[in-house]
Amino acid sequence: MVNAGKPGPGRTGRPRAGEERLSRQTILEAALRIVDTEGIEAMTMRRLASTLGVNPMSIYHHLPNKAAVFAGLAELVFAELESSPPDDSIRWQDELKGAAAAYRDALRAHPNLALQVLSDTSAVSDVVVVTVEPFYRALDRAGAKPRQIFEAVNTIIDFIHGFTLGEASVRSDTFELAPDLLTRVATLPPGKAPTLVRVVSELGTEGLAYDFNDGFTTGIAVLVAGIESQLGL
Amino acid sequence: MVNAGKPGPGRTGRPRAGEERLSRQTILEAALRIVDTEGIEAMTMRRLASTLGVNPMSIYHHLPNKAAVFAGLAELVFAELESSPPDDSIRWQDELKGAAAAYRDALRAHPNLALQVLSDTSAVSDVVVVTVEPFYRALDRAGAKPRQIFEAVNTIIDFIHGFTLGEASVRSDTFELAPDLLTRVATLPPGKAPTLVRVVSELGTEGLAYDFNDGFTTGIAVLVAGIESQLGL
DNA sequence: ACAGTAGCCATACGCTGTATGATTTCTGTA
DNA sequence: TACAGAAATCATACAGCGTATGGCTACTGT
Repeated sequence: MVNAGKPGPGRTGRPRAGEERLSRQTILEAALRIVDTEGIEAMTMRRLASTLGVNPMSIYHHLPNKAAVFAGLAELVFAELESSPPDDSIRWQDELKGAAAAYRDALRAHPNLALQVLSDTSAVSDVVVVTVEPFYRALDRAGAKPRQIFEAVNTIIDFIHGFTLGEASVRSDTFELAPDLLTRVATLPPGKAPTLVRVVSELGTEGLAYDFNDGFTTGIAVLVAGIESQLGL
Repeated sequence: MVNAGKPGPGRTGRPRAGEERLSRQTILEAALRIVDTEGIEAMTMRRLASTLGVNPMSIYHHLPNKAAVFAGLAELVFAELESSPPDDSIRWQDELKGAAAAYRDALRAHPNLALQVLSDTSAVSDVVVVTVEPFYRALDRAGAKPRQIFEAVNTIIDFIHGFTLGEASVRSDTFELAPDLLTRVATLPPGKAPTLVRVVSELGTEGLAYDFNDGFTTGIAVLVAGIESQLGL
């Protein structure tokens, strides 16, 4: 933060040698903080400049436009993904599950940014490539053929993206689906969705809270089981 | 379209009895056409009003704000989803695959809207509930328990959402991943992702184009196989 | 007949991203 | 050491955005 929150006019011209200067890095860090604490719609160029204590137009010397700022943030998110080192002592199934959990955690660390990250392919493409290595490693170890690996990884990644999307648009880790889902299902046009109505009502008699962590684990387990079965193991 | 494209000032006051009037429906239809043909960022309130030949503020008499317009569009998308009637003569696995294909098709029909639909939970929640009935029916027929059905459907839906997200941010049905992916993988920091590099290079020697339809079918097949295996069938 | 309201339009406000250009200082070459 | 050019900042300005406010007219119910 160079001169944060300052309202008055600043000196014009290039800053002197020793003086603190703007940089792509500090800009992106400030932007990430805004997104994390105030939400994505609060991240305007003027707001960003103001927290940096800088004129809005100064940012454009380091990043070409607002889209580039978000693209940079998407990079940051994936750069934070810590891939565990190869470990042949565990089952490939568990290596796969671990990679999935790590990938999800990276996306989940900045929920306000999730939607932006998931939809900005231009930014993701360059960095995301490396992040799939653990998935490839595990499936290669499982003896899958290149095409099988490719398709399986795509499927897992797509599931994680969809799951994260749902998770990011709610709030907490667990939320009560009982009143919400039950009443909504109850007020459905009578004959519209009989199976749904019956199954949900039976669900209501047992546990009723939905836990995202459980949901994720279960989903990945289904995928791994499916891959296993298709590999004929 | 009441008075499309008209630039000059319009008569003030309430329209006479027989006269064509604005309605929520016609507004949403016009909005959908704009989104489909010019992209989501072209859908501004002023642009929408202009194609309706109407003052921007007139729209607010039928919809409270722009978010409500998009929510209405999300509704439209799901309303177009045509669920096939119950058919016990086919395997439940195939019923599941058919439901997945139909759900995907509904999202895919308006690619420019996909991201909006997927992220707008407030709009989706009411209408999406009914759309999962076919999934519930198939899994119920398979003999799954309520909790299993619930989790399995969530997993499938999440996959479809993630897949659609990826599909919507590209363009055509198939795109050449060969030059793109290969060169990007080739220019990776040497030791960074050895498995990925090797597997992709082996992939390059056989087929190189990625087909979204194949990718979807494969992904759903993996999921169904996983569900099957977890049900112990 | 008349009150109330539904449905339209005009104007205006504060906000956005960013194009243009001035100003100052650093950097590389002579 | 002198100086040209580039680098990094700021000031101003513009077109476009969503929408709050309020005025006008014609319908509707009593």
